[in-house]
Amino acid sequence: MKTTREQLLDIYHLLLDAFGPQHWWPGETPFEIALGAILTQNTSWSNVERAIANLKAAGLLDANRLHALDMEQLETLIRPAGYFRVKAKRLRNFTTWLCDRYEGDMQNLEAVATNRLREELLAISGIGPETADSILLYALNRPVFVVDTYTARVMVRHGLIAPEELDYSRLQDLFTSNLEPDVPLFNEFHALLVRAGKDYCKPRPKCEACPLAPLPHRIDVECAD
DNA sequence: GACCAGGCACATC
DNA sequence: GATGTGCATGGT
Repeated sequence: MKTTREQLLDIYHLLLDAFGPQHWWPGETPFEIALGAILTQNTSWSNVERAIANLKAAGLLDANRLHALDMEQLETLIRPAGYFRVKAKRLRNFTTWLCDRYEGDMQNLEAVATNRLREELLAISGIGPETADSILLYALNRPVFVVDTYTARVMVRHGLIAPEELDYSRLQDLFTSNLEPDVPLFNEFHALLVRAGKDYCKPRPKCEACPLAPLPHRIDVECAD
């Protein structure tokens, strides 16, 4: 019987061999990555790209400038990303925090300890655990494992966690307690799980061609969130 | 036309 | 504490 760590590493290597490096996060600056993390909530990345392109074309990939924009214009620019009224507020909440406490400069976050930063992010309305952890890992290079619905589906299907045990922190703990805190590993692993989820582990999965098909695999388990 | 997408806050019981 | 619902665009 393999250990949990060995099972996780099997999954990681099968996905990496099949898909190759995913080069996450798409985004050029920490601030752009943070905006993307909020905009992609329950939304496909292709829609988020349009919204970010609009912000970029308007020269607004800067916290202080974005913070000064009026809400109606912000809503219009991010409209393609969906939930545009909610997300405009969430972006505003984020820039308020960043501008008021850190002069609108993501570099000023480097001096803050990861746990403290996570708590501050979670205190912002509209930033939940996945968004906070995405910002920590992908924008700020902190060794925090990001989990999402795809991660949940893959882990349930391969029996690493029971469906009734599913909650964010337990799922996250499955990775962090079995793997060394390694930013490049956490980055690639999460991106690969999303890729596998997009291609194969959907609500109605297509498991036959999935790179993980050779592993112990429970087709009878509901591929739930 | 139905389903799905890299969540989260809030209401209600 | 658990469960249900609103939020919205765009691709398949």
